[in-house]
Amino acid sequence: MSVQLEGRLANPDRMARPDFCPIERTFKVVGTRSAMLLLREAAYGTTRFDDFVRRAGLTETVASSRLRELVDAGLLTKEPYREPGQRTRYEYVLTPAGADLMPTLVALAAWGAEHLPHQPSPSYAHAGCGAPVAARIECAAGHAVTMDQLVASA
Amino acid sequence: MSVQLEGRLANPDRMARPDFCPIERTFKVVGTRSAMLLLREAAYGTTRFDDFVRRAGLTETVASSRLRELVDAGLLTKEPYREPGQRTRYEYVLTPAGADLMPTLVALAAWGAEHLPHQPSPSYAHAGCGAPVAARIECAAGHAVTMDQLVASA
DNA sequence: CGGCATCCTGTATGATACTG
DNA sequence: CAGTATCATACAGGATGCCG
Repeated sequence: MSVQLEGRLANPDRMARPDFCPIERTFKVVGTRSAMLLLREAAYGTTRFDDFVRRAGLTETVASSRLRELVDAGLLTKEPYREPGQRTRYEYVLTPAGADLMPTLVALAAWGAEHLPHQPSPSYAHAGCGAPVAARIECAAGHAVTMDQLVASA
Repeated sequence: MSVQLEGRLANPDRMARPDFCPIERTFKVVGTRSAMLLLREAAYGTTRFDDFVRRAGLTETVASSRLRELVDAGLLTKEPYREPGQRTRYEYVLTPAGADLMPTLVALAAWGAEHLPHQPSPSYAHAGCGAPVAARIECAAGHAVTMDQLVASA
């Protein structure tokens, strides 16, 4: 059984155009290991530079430039805040656009958990029922979509 | 409204360990632009080397080494086939493991289509009803899972 | 057609040291 | 704490040419 979309594209070759494919455009913004790890940390609630560096296991240099890029791209905001009696600090917080990337992160995590088993490994579950989660393709009408039901159009 | 998992992790710092995070492990395998583009083409039904090169817009060198890596990682198979009277050729076909990565590709594509608009851009829809598709997080019990219902455990 | 060999550039990342 | 500056390494990717 091969999983294909053969014949469903009017002109597959047009997909080759560099900035035409949304996958490629997305990869331009978050296609680095460091960006993904920083977004993972932001989703976990990390907001401070030092915590990003330590928890994502990045150097300050990498974390600094990548965080700036993510802020510029609108995935994170850098906001000043001041607790009473403390100096001003900055916190990095996910924007709605950044939060929209979470299905992607979950999809990556679910694939790795299933196909690249490793001990120990964190797993992700539904708080309501405890069942493990995965990403699925669904249409706006709520139907589950399998690969052979997926069509692309320009 | 911030989308966070704050406090849901027993020890966020443990996530920093290099090969502990499934996102990072997955990225080791498919964390390059070329790998994603080749998998996209495989999903579109591309099977021959030359078509991969042209449609993904890669050089032969890159396509060659990346295809080999994807075969070694079990995402593609390289199989000989021979049409009557023709010489033996090879075709690259998605394995079930490779097909399992499709939700990830759709998630990346959906994010780019929404947040990095570009004309023209292909869109993806459900063949059955024509509605656009997106990746959704779902638990094994079939419940839709929102970010704040997502828990991680080691 | 389906590659491999070679050379080259850009960038992602790391290591270390320093600053306000 | 939150970075910047500098140096060094590894790898992705492009360009060109050759081969069975």
